[in-house]
Amino acid sequence: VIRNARALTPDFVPEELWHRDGQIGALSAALRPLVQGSRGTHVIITGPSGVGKTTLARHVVQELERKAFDVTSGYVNCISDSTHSQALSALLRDSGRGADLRPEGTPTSAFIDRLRRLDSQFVALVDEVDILEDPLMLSALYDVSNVTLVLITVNEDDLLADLDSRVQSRLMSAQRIHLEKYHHAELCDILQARVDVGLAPGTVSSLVVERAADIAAGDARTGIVLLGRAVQRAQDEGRTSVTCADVDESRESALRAIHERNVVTLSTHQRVLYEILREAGELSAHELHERYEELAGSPRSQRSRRRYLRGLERYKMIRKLRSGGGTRYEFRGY
DNA sequence: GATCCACAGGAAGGGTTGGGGG
DNA sequence: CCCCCAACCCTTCCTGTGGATC
Repeated sequence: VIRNARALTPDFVPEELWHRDGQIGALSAALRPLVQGSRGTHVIITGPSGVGKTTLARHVVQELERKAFDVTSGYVNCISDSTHSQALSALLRDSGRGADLRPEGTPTSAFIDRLRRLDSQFVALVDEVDILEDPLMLSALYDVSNVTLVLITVNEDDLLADLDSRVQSRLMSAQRIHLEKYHHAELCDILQARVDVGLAPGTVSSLVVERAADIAAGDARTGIVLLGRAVQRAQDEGRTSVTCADVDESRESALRAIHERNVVTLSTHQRVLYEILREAGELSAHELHERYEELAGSPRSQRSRRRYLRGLERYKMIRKLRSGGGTRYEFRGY
């Protein structure tokens, strides 16, 4: 039944991107100078989740590396590598140029030096860039003359908010590429393409694809995960074709998996706070702290908890409400 | 309006970790 | 082998804010 399981995962970068011709063109144009060995135009890619921001960036950069000799690229997702040095280290590691530098303890200047000494142009793909704890990293990368930045974020305002004014003003000249949610028919094309690559013919009918697209509502990641789960379900029950019921039944677990895909990166205490809020939905700061103290073995100080909560907020897992009547924390549902 | 309270978040400092140099 | 360094984590201390109360 399954020919290429990767095709039904959100990380898969397909050979061909559907319905993003304009954006592919815009990004390619911004990076075109790299072919001639000069720096490209910095780019900020925005759009809601599941519209293919990361896939677009990786796809275009892969094509570019195929065409040009002296282009290296690195990818980092700031959700898993959110500090200055973690992110730089991850970028270099991904590009294959930094395996010998460990992420902790190495001065950030060493990573930057390494980039500066590259004898090629470097494309830095920085995903979920608004999560970055220290926007100094962007300043540092800016100052390296052979680095072209491709920043990916849901909302440009979140990104610009806590950047220092110098970087902010430089980002003003960056090229903006915005991706909208897919229309139903577009999403069907995308899901169908994944199915064609990933599964044996006849496993998934077009009706099933449409059902998944319906539920996903313009979000390709949801659609892909949903189909993946539905296939799994059918397979577990010994069937070789997937039904609409499989899709419907997989809905909850798929949505939850997507919402919680970042939970593994949480520290123990952060997870305690996260779980408390997931159970309760919404709590006042006082109640939250009280429950935390009951539940946590060797509870951390209030100051540390606030830091954890700030992290959860950045991950968009919770929301903090400060309108009158004290602070309340709210779980961001799915 | 003064004061109190709860809470946010910045700054400073100590402890830990792990590689590199003397 | 020991010490230093850099990042990181946690704590303490502190200032600021906004609502509640007198």
